[in-house]
Amino acid sequence: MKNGRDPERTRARILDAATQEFARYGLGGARVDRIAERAGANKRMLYYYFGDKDGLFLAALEGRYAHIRNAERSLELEQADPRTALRRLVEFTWNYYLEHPEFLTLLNSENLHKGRHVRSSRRVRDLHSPFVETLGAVLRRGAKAGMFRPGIDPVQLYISIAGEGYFYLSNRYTLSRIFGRDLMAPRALAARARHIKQTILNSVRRQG
Amino acid sequence: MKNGRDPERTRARILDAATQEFARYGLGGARVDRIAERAGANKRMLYYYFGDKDGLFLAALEGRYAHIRNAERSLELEQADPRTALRRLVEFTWNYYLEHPEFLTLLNSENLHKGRHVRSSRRVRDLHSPFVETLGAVLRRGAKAGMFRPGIDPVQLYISIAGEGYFYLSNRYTLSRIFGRDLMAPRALAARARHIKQTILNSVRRQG
Amino acid sequence: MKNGRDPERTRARILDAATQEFARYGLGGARVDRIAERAGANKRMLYYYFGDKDGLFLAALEGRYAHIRNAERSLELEQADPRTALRRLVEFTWNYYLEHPEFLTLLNSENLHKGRHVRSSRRVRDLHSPFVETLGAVLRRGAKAGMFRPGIDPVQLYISIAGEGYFYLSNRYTLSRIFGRDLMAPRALAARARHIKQTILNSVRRQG
Amino acid sequence: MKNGRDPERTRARILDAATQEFARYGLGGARVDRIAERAGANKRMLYYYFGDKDGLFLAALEGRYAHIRNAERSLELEQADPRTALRRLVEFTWNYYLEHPEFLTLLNSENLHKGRHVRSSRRVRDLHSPFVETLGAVLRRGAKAGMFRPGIDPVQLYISIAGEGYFYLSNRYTLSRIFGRDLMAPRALAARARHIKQTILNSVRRQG
DNA sequence: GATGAATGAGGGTTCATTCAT
DNA sequence: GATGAATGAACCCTCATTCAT
Repeated sequence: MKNGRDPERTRARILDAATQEFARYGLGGARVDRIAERAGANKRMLYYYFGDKDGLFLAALEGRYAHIRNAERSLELEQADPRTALRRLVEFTWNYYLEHPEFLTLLNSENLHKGRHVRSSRRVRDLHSPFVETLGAVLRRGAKAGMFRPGIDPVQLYISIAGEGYFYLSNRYTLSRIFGRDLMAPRALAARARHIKQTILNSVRRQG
Repeated sequence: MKNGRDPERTRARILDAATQEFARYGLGGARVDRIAERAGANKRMLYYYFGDKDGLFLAALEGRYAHIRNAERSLELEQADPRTALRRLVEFTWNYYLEHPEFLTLLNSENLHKGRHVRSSRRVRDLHSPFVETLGAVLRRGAKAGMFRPGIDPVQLYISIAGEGYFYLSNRYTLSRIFGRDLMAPRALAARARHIKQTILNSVRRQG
Repeated sequence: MKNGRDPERTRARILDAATQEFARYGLGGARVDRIAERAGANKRMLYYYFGDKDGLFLAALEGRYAHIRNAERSLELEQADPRTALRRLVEFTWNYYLEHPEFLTLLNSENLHKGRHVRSSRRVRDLHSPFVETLGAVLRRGAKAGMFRPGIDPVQLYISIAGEGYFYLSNRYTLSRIFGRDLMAPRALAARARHIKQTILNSVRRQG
Repeated sequence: MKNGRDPERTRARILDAATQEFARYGLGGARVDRIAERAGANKRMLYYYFGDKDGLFLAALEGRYAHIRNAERSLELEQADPRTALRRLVEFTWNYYLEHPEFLTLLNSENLHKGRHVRSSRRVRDLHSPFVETLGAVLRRGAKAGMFRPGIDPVQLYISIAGEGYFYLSNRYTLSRIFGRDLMAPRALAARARHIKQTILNSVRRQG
């Protein structure tokens, strides 16, 4: 009994293989043949399930978005003390990027293509509004408690939290080269984590 | 008399066209034919001057690195008051990324390819050591004057300065979509500039 | 219904076309487009079945080796009287080269490339050991019967049998020119056949 | 003072480089750029002196023909005892091919192209008629002296002398592979030389 | 006699996709 | 649901040759 005859799993295997391939080579550099081979599926099946290469890319992207947002939900930021909640989010974001580098390259690819896949995806948009809500609530609670400056825009803050880690990790090859350091050495990674936490927490603090 | 017989300009036209093409489509998506056409040169000339597509890509990358580092030098950070110097660098970096989006996509491409072009380029490395030196000197002066925390790593700080703008601009398509805002609206851009300046200057301040 | 849907025949048509093309123009001069066209196949199919141009060349070469060795087997040298067996082999070899000039140019090409395709082909090697065995047995039988000199090396002898015809036919254009004779005229061919037979049979004879 | 300004030497360097290149890669595989580079000459000069690639190939071929025929003349076959003369020619031919493998590949290339360069070369033809004359005279003297069979065709004999060595050396790569022996080992070469001498001398002997 | 720059046609190969079964 | 065979456009690159100086 070969691979066939379990549609759900076939679809999943294809999607996994595609995610890896797109992450590694980008949308343009990804090869449909390699995806099919890695998935142990017939090439025709990619088209059967996902329409075409772009459809497959969008599915991979949606999958990864869903995954990170889902993981974020389990942080339970709503219940925690605002400062703790924020620190937890910062740590989570850094660790997630570190452990899921494929997410970064997927996003880079999508932006190289001016977001043309994500543009028409309702699923992607729907995934995010609750998240902004949650972070906004944390900031309001913190402000009310006198810990945080009032009026902080959750979107600006989130882009900082993400950007501080994203740029470091996504551009690690060029940065390691131009600064003559191995940015992926364990010690360097720990230093970056500390630096980010400090920077972010400092930035929301009430001014002295 | 067609285009020919001015090697310097032919080379430059090709390099310009290549930079645009690589910036727009990435290394894999760039088309050698399009570059030649846009440069008004014979396709063969690309190979004559740059060896192959990768050689051309590296040349484009080196060109853009040289350009930004050169512009940075004209900031004359050495002379200025530390706080002013830092603010100037933050503003410059943001504005440079904003006005030269091709630099961002070029770097993304290079990192997608694990930095394999930059790795063997002495030119790229040599361009950067003086810059780190300069920023380090600013930080030391600021610390001595009691304005900045002592012991700040110039590399960590620079990655933050860059990352805060880079991520916002490089990922503007996906971020605009997931947050349901046009991140490129003038007002949004101005807000981001303010946010970055505040975050960075806050992060170096002596603790109150 | 076009050509498709008979993989065996498609493959065979490509191999035939390739053999002709390689024979006529050599490995370097052969054109993949022409092969595809002559085979009535899509160019992509050459790569589907044979990997690349070199793979196709090796397949053509192996095919021709198999063909001649196969034809040789039907001479049934084992049963015949040694002198008859040898004469039969000499005649066969000459006639085969005459009727299959593509075999000669194929071999020349392979040797121009220092045997790099054949080197890694088990199939080619396996085809030949039985043949040397057979010829060796004929020589031993002839020696025992007092017809042939003892101790003749079958490899040396075979290279002579082949070389006497090969050089004449393979170099017929230059030889015709420098000797001012049409070496392919029927009378000339017959004379060469006689000459070779005499030379070879003489060379194995017991010394008087 | 670069290479220039000595037309004779420039021409000679180009011709040498071309001979090596054609010998190594064949006519089709030879690269005009490589020839120019190896000759330390500007590419344009090849065209200035030899017209085009084919003209250069013909010049190389003529050069090698002149070389071997010239060397042959120094054997002074006319004066020697017929048997000695023949043995000397056989040895010379084998050694020449062994020491000048480029001659073999040049001839193979020309024959792959159906002798189209040599066809229109008077020089090539003129070089050879004296040689056939000389060999014919040796055979007549030998026949008159009762050593050789009468009526031997000098062209047939010469093709045998050449072919016995040519095939062995020109096809050494394929033959080594199919017979599982290194045909270029010193011992193997010596054995072949003996075998050829014996075969040829036997073939002209008066029948016992 | 000599040079570096330029040309256009075509080289082998690979691509995403679809057909027939 | 699944398969191997087939397609045509286009990919990067290289060729022998010629132009302007």
